[in-house]
Amino acid sequence: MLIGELAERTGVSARALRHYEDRDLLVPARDANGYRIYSESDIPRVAQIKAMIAAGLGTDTIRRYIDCARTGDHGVSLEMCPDLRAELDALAALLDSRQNAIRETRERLCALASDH
Amino acid sequence: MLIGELAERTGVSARALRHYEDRDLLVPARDANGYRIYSESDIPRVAQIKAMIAAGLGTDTIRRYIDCARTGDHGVSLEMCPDLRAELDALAALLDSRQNAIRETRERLCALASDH
DNA sequence: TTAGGGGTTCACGCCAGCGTGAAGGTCAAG
DNA sequence: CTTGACCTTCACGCTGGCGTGAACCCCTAA
Repeated sequence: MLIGELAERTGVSARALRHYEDRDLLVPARDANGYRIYSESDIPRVAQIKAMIAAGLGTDTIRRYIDCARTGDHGVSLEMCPDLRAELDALAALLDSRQNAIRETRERLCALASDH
Repeated sequence: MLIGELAERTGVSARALRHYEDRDLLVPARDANGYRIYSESDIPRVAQIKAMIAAGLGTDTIRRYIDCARTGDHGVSLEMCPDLRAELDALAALLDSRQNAIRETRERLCALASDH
């Protein structure tokens, strides 16, 4: 399928899909006229990427994840994964601390409201 | 105290402190020569701002928080606070969803590792 | 007087994930 | 042949929180 159709079926803009290609997240084949050709199996891939973007992961991290996953499919080595795992842990920890900070701020707000 | 001393004592760069002033988060008095003059009480203020920045809050939101807090001190109205509270809730919810997405990704990573 | 270590105001750079034209090729339908 | 809906490649804009000079003033000590 062409980029427009994939965009429509995934809810991700065509611009974003081209961006993913720039970042080597999803590199489609090309037709004779230069058009990008995607397959059905690219739909779940896009969903994956979309979810990871929403999770706050950078494209670079996602690309490493994809590489790791492909390597995994072929049953080869998983040597890059530990770094990745650590990165996800670090990110999760960061989100934790942010949530705590926000909670504290919110509590201070409540304190102000009930104080006087 | 001057900006350099406050920077050193708070661990926030002088550049950042000037940025806070641009954003009306912390507006110091000025000496005859134009130097910014901060007071001791600005130290905890900076700590506050620093924490809220780390929490992922935007300077605009922080400024509204500060205005609200001042208003609270003087016992006047708290009419701007509901919006703020809602904003903090929304942000916290966003962090929640991101954490879930990261957790899922991490689980998929584990699945890959144990799959084969 | 000179150096040095404060301070000041611009104003551009950076990262990230796209949005948004601009300018033009492709292709099927009327 | 023309319209119009697709597609292509630049390439600048935007948001945010600063970093990093540049060019210049202020004050003190040697």
